[in-house]
Amino acid sequence: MNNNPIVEFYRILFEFYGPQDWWPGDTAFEIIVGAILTQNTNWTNVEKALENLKVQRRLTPERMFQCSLEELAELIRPSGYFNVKAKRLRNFLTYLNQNYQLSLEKLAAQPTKKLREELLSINGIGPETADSILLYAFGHQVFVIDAYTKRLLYRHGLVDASADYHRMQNQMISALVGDTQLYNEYHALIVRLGKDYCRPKPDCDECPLNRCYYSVDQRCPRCYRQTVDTSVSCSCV
DNA sequence: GACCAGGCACATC
DNA sequence: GATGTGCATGGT
Repeated sequence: MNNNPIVEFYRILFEFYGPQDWWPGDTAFEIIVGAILTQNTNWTNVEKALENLKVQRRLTPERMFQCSLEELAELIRPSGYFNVKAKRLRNFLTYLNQNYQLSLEKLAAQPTKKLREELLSINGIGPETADSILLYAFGHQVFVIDAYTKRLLYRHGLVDASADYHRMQNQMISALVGDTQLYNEYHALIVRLGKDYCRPKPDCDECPLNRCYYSVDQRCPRCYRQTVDTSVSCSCV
């Protein structure tokens, strides 16, 4: 038995959900495109955009690079922020073309630190998107911090509200002795937990982490509304 | 009709 | 450095 809650959460989540087989996507390029399209967006909307790209046979670096910005934006419209995201995809492809002749294999072969810095230098790719690409598209060992991970750590009192991305990332890494597969699975399990229990759900009292997922930030454990006055309970319970 | 979803860049103070 | 804002669709 390990007393570190970060290790314990993993054990509980894996036992509860089992392997998640992440990232959803058949190729490294599909994973990269998905990572950009899912920025602040529900995954079901991303799936619609990916399907459009597949149907039009634009889901390879070469074919997408030939696509006009207008056509690309139209294809990814269901994922929201389509004008912004079309430019971000184009920015990535321009970088890939100029530096690696559109070869993802050449890009993936760079050392992790260098590759991360290069991805972050591309306008539209921030820490979470870069780390998702590193881990899930290229198999580099980095831990992805997303909104669910922030909530998990915060609500369990493991970080304070001011903690930034890299502090949380270091916290996860230092607690975990493991390989790329562990990092892959853990982040996927956190997202699964978040999707199941972060939003209003009348039957949310079966959270595998024993409802303590909700305990720190004064949100109602049943309806998820924030109770502004903490001396008064939410009206739904 | 309001709120939310697997961010990020940029402006402003 | 911290905070606010624009970007936009589709599900609940």
